[in-house]
Amino acid sequence: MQPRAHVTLEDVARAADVSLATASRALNGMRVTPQLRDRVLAAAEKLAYTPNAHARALAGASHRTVGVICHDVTDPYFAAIAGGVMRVAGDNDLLVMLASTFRDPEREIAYVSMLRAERAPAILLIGSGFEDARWERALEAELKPYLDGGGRVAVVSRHRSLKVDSVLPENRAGAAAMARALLDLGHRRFAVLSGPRALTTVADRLGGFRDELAKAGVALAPTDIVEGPFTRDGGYGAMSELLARGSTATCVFALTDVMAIGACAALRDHGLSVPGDISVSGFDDIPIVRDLTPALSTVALPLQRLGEKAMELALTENNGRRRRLLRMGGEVVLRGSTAKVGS
Amino acid sequence: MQPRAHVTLEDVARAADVSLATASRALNGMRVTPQLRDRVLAAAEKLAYTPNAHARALAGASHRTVGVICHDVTDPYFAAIAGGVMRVAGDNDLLVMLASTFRDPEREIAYVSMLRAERAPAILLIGSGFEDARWERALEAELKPYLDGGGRVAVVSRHRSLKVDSVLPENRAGAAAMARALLDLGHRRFAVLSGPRALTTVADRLGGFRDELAKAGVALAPTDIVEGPFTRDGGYGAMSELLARGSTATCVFALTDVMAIGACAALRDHGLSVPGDISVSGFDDIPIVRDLTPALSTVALPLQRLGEKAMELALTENNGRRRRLLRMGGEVVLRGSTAKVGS
DNA sequence: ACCGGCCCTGAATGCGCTTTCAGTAAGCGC
DNA sequence: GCGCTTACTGAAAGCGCATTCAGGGCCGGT
Repeated sequence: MQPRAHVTLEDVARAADVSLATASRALNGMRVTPQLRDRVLAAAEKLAYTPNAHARALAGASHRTVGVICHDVTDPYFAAIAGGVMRVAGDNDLLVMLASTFRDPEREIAYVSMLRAERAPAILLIGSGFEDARWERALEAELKPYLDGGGRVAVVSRHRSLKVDSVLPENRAGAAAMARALLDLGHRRFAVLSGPRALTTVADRLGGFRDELAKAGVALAPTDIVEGPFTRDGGYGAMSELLARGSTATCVFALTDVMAIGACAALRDHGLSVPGDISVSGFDDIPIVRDLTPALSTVALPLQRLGEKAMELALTENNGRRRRLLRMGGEVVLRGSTAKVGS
Repeated sequence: MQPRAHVTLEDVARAADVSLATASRALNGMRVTPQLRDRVLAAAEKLAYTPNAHARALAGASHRTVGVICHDVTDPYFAAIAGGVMRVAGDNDLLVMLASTFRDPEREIAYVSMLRAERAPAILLIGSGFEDARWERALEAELKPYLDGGGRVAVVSRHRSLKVDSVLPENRAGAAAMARALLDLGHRRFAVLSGPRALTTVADRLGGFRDELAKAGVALAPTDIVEGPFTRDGGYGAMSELLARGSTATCVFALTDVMAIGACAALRDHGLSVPGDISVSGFDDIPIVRDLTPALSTVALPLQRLGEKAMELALTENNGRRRRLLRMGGEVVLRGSTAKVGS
């Protein structure tokens, strides 16, 4: 038998010798005489029928695929959060569409637009916003009509002007706590490995760290801050740059664990020991840092739970009022990569 | 102005005072008088119009979202491959839908089914198949009609009976090469940390390793093989089990780097040093293993390229003939986690 | 000035499905 | 046995868009 390009409901109905309407009802579990239902189901089975999701969505049936947009799926930070999202989605019998923007704002807008077009019931934005008015307006222009059309949106991390449900990691206070912990270890000369300034996460973490240092009378000079991409290689490069500048810091704070990992590699390659010659700490507590040698000191975020909460927010009604889940995580975890100064 | 739930093309056409057809053509860049086009574009902009992807797909326009199904996005192995897929997809102006089955065969089928329903132009299966006849039949039953309907499918890793384009990592020969390398280091007593037997990848890697050992007259007893999940904790558990059994192996081969990482952690927790007390090697060469201490010896796979190739296969015509990209990677990379025996 | 031909526009059709609406047969009370 | 309710089934409308088919300007050619 030459297979047809697409088996349609009409084919099934014809094979079962019933009407389109009956076939549809039988397949969707509505009230139909058992005998007819069996005929329809058998026909569908035999023809390997798969309903056309587009036609179905167009005809009004809501569909069950939510969209998740993150910056980079290869980054363990996002992977862990996405894992949490998927767990909850799975429990709710939802399919998850994971998109990766690779930190290209344009692409982020494009993905939102396409998810809108797909009429996804919910869109999750994982990862901080950009502090860029033009981008914010564009994103808002996409999201507004989506929300008005009944779409649900939730974000993890701070987006300045988005009036949507948010899960907010304790970036500022966490960084401040880390500053205190590091000060307590006796450090007075610090350096920071930063990510792109335009990210709200960078602003929050850097601000929290610097302000806390300032409270203790320790200044952070502009030259003590090196900016690089939020990647392992970005951390490696930033650390190398710092070394090249002849930094005298006894402790380096990387704004993410991934950067910290790169920094440790750079230090190792330069023959410096961690924490013997220099202490290193990160932020996020991605799973792998426990298995490094030395294990990385960091500010812990409950990554999986961040994702779970975001999905839950998107799944429950908010009555048009923005909800915020604050103070998620932010505990300092001191491991082997930081030591008392001079010890 | 009270926003409508959905702005449709008809709204735009009305606002621009043109026909539906003209509005459609203007939006899709077909020949339309500049003046009319501008009117349409302006109206669309003002109304924040987004075409309904379902209606568009239904009306025949092919859409540009390919599906990628992997076992676990939080696993760096899959993340790296997915990264490659996305790179090529991005170059071709395609959107990528990443799904994670969490190694649930049922869910894998469900995702394929839903991608079929979405009429995705291509489906990529990343991750080895299960050696389970029932599952294979079910998957084939989903894929066959999809392929007949013009869908494109490509897989990374071996699927016993799937007649689709494949990218095949050099699992068997790679494992054999690792066996030789380890033998060359003087090891004679081995243990293997294995994953679920039902995975073809496990069969290939385990088989390649064991056979090569056998060639050298070294036997691998059933008790030298411990099975666990393909996760960090799975590796930790398997290694602990091995230790509890009082293994005398001088070298442990984990079937994946992720398991090897867990194994190293277990060893560390038991006060054993790597490679001093015992050598450890993995498989995959995921990016992080370079940054471990000691760096992990492993069999390198060009993960990103695996993904790129799979996407390329799915994007190019195969004239109905199955193509296979063989011998991808498989180079042994000896780093610090393996040492000469007795040294 | 007239006609053929070209290009652009608009009306209409259909993609595959869900759902309303009307219709028919069966079941019940009287 | 007749009329009415109940329970399914089938015909048909329409979801939003791309596209075909005709029709109507406008051009150049003669």
